[in-house]
Parts: sequence; C-alpha cells; structure tokens
Amino acid sequence: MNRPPQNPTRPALPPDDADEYASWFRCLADGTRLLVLNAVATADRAMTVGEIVDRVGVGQSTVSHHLRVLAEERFVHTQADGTRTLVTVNADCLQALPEAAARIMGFDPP
Amino acid sequence: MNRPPQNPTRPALPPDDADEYASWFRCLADGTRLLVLNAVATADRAMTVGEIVDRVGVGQSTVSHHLRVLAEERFVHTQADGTRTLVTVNADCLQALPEAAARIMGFDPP
DNA sequence: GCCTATAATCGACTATAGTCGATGGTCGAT
DNA sequence: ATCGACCATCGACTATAGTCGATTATAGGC
Repeated sequence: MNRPPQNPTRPALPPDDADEYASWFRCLADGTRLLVLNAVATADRAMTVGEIVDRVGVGQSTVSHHLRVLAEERFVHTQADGTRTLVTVNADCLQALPEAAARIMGFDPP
Repeated sequence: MNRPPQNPTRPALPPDDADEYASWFRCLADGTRLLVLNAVATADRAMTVGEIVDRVGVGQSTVSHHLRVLAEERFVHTQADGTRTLVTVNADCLQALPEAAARIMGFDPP
C-alpha cells in the first residue's frame, strides 16, 4: 500500500469542517457582496438598506439578498427600526478568518 | 442629499479590489477543494495527483480540476516529474488572507 | 383610513461551477 | 515499438447563485 504522507503536527481536516469553512468563504466569494460588507464595515454608524443601495450601486433586491447571506453567516447584524432596517458589522468575523486558514494549513487551533 | 457615512481611517474598497479578493475567496469556497489543499498542506513532501485522489476520495478528473483552480490563484505549485505531477503548497497564501480581510473591514494595509 | 417610504419576497433568467466518465497524450519501462 | 501508468482535457449534466423587475408587506405620517 502506498500510504499517503502524514505529519502528526499537521492534522488532516475533517470533511465536515471543510464544508463549514467552505460555506464561510463562499460568503466572501462575490465582489458585490464584499462591497456591501465593506460599506457596512467602513461606516461610522449603522446603515440602512437604502444607503447601501446608493453606495454600492446595484438593485435594492440584490442588496437585500446579499445582506441575508451575510447575516446567515454572522458577518453582519440586522435590526428592524420602524420601516427601515439597520445593518451593523460583526467585528468578530475578522479574527475567525485567519484561524480557519490556519486549520486548513494543518495547524492545530491554539 | 443623504450622503453615506464615511470614516477617513476606514477607506472604502475599490470595486476592482473587491473582485480580486472575491476570486481569491472563491478558490476556498468549496469543501472538496479545501480537502485537496489540506492534503497538500499537511503532507511532509510533495504529493502526486494519484495520492491526492486516494486521500480525498473523489474522481481523478475532479482532483485535476481543483488543482488547476488552486494553482491559478497560487495556492499550490505544480511541477511535472516524468509522468507524474508533484504538488506543493504555497505557504505565503496563509498570510495574505488576513490582510485581505483587514482591507475589507476598512483598515489600511500596513 | 389612506398614502408614502422602506425593505423583503417572488419569479424568471442567466452564468458559473462541481462532478463524473471517456478520451487523449506523454513519459518510462520492457 | 509496445505497453502500462499517470494525468490533463473534453463533453455533458446538474446544481447553485447572482441579478433584475414586479409584487407584497409593514410601519409612519397626513
């Protein structure tokens, strides 16, 4: 048998974790969605959907769709405020990303 | 005019950069591809395509496809060796990822 | 109660991407 | 020269996802 090489200090990634990280990265795998996230992240206060539409320059339904995707993966937080929806960024997602990269590369989480 | 909020310490991301980062993340947005990358990254030596096929458990053409995608974005490096193809990981991609995340969040690169 | 503003949802279209089986091409050994 | 191992490419299918316009729902103001 030709056993594949293995290094105990660099453990293999379980397939379930791979799918989880993949859906994580898939959330960032669209240019428009990155612009939406960036608009929210660079704002000094909560943004409404309409403001994001003006800023990014795509249709309102498109922004609404991207916000739903971003919210599902906890990149942003949405809060109803009357007839508007206030969107804020979740700063924790910044630090989770390098951690995922490290695990893919085979380093144990600290 | 309802001008969008702007913070000079958190510059907006140019659309071209957004697309560039998006294609970067898109490369990591598939579970099988992450397993391929992880297999190469955790190996203590260069791996052949056949070894990756045995390790990940998908078709040979599928692995070949994913390796091409990974190589195009410089995640891995491929080198012909007779009838085999030796695949090694590009360790630099690990550090570029947090940098991209920081720019999306509006922090200037240091 | 009616009207407007705001945003979510729906329906449809299109493009992209993952997977596989089959084929073809190249290298090395016999 | 032939054969076998190894891998890239092709063709086809399917699933997913991004975009838009239209519609619907809800909340606030008149």
